[in-house]
Amino acid sequence: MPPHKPKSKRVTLLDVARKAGFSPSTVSIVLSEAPLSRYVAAQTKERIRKTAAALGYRPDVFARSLRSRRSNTVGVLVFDISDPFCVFILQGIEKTLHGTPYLPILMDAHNDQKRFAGYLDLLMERRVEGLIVVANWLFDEGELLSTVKAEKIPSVVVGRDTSEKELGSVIVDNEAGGYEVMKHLYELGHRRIAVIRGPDSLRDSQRRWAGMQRFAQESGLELDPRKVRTLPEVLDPTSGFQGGLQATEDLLRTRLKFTALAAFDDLTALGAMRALSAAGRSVPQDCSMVGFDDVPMAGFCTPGLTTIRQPMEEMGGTATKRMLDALAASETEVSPDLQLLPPTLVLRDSTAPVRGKDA
Amino acid sequence: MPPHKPKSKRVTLLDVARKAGFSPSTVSIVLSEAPLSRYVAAQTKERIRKTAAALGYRPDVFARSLRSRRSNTVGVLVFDISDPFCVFILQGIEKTLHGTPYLPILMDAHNDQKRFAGYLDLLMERRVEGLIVVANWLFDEGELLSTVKAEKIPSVVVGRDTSEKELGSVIVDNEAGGYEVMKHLYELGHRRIAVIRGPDSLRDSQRRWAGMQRFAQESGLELDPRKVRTLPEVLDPTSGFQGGLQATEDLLRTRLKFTALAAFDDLTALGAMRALSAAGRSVPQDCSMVGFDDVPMAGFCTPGLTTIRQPMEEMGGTATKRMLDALAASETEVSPDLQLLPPTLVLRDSTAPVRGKDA
DNA sequence: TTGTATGCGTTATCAC
DNA sequence: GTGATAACGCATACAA
Repeated sequence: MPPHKPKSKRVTLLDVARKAGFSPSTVSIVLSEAPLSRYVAAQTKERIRKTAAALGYRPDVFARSLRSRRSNTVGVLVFDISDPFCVFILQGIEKTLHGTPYLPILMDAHNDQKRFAGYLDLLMERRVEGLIVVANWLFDEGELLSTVKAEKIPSVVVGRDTSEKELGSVIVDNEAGGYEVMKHLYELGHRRIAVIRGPDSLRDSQRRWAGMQRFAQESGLELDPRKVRTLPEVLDPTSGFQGGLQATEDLLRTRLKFTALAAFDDLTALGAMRALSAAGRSVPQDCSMVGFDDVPMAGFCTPGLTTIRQPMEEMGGTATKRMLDALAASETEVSPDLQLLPPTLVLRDSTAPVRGKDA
Repeated sequence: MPPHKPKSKRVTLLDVARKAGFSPSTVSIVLSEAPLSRYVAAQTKERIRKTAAALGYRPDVFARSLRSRRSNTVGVLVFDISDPFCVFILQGIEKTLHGTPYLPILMDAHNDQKRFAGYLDLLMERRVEGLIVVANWLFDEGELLSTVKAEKIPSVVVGRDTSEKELGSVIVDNEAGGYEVMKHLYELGHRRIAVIRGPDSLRDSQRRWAGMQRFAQESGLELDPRKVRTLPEVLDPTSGFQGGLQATEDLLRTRLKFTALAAFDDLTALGAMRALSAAGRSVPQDCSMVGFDDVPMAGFCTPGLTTIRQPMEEMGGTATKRMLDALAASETEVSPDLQLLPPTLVLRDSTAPVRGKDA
């Protein structure tokens, strides 16, 4: 009969030490693989590890954190987890963190400033060692990110250009994406192209538009200002769809001819497609459509939406790596650079060569 | 000039005690609102709270947890966060937990059993006091949920019927949903209805089908077995779409006539719509379509998808409440009942009355 | 290369 | 009503 195991009492370092016949410190050094463990005899290590395993020893994270002053956690603060855009970023973060000693603590601000501030506070209380903020375009961050900066831990923002706030950030190269949109439509023969821009205040929106204009200039394409619409400033998560729908209805009412439509993002494009459909215009036969983001929906609607893909998982991973690097170097912050990742054109069925009579 | 604040040193309970002129115990009792605080003079409380605030005291969660043996956290283990179905469940959980002393620790298993097991372990190591598992239909849980049960903490599963494993669970009433689907189509005049069932092994699939059959029996509707397809058993997250697409192509090849199609879920319906579109059949004019779940995509595709809504946020909230109740009662587990929440029919544009000649 | 002693900040058990 | 004191489990400086 095996030695009677004390009923449900936790196995501590001391138990292991006694059983293995070494002192608690040696056991601690070995099991936590501290630098000093380099000097411990291989036999000793072996023995300690064996008995620890045999006893089913599990270190107490709280005692460990209390003593070592390290939480082994990082905060992940997302503006709105229901934004499909965020999910892959989160996966990139998770995958990059997996295998490191850091556990992500994820909080969802639900597009609410107060909640964001509250959770940031909570994360600091939990002593996270680093912070990743996952932004989306609807969220009016106000001064919140300054608060983030004020906390003296390595922080990085993904999904929004925060270089002006002296915070490191990782985003897609919106300018290049805008350029690609126009290039693609141009190469399909489109010359009368309508555009639905994002809200004016949005950096992303400005950059994408800049890219479109750059291509237009380089190629001699003319973008008729009367065929350019701008989404209103809003905070409602589904506003992109509604905005795209209304902007397109508006465009249709002008009776100006356009054979293609470049939407601010995928949701806007889906709204636009709804409006076109209601007007009896089919995509891509009567009008080609290009989105931006490549959210899952883009692949599942019919016709499949041609779009500019943001490398979301990679963005999450890159941001995480930057934070981990800062952590490894014991720095107090991530370098406040803006990092641009290249977008990719994803071809689906919503774009087609312009038809003969319009060419 | 205010007293010099010791450079960046943490304010501890002791500091507050000294400053306020009371003992650490009293301060602790007051600030953590322990039962004993009932007996502390109101004045004393006031004074202690004031000085704590003035000093900017924040309790050390690790010391607190170490001593009190409580982590104030609950684990949330999700099979696959990229499943749009999960997100609202998570929001329900988050909202219900907000305001309680419990912090959710969210882990995403990425549809991977090993990762699930690893994260479960990790959560236990972090001493979560309760556990919420968010399941989805693709995940082959194997014996994992038995492992969950083995941990002696209140656990509840949302999104999968686990009553047979003696684990509490919360799901939608699939049978009622299936019934509603058929009822809706029947009331629109449809009599030739094709069905794409979910994978056979899936409980959800069986229940939805049972509901459909019940309505058929009650109403005298005949469901032609030749127009019933079953999705293959798969683990790929996008398989629903592909499955729906192929099943529909298959149905079309038979040349059997159907004026409506009931899909296993929304993604299946979207795949089916793609296939119908490719065959030149339009929805809902040539064929009505009903999905199941009401994921965001259902509202954004064109035509908008009529579907059965799972009250996902409520499911998450209900599961959380059950866990909190068990926690409050210091129970070691959630009652192993299956709880069914009612689905709702959401009318959009993918269903229409059957056309004259088919009526 | 290993052991000893101490304290991290808090709460619980008493005693007053 | 309030205070003294002893843990909680671990990691580290220092001694050996």
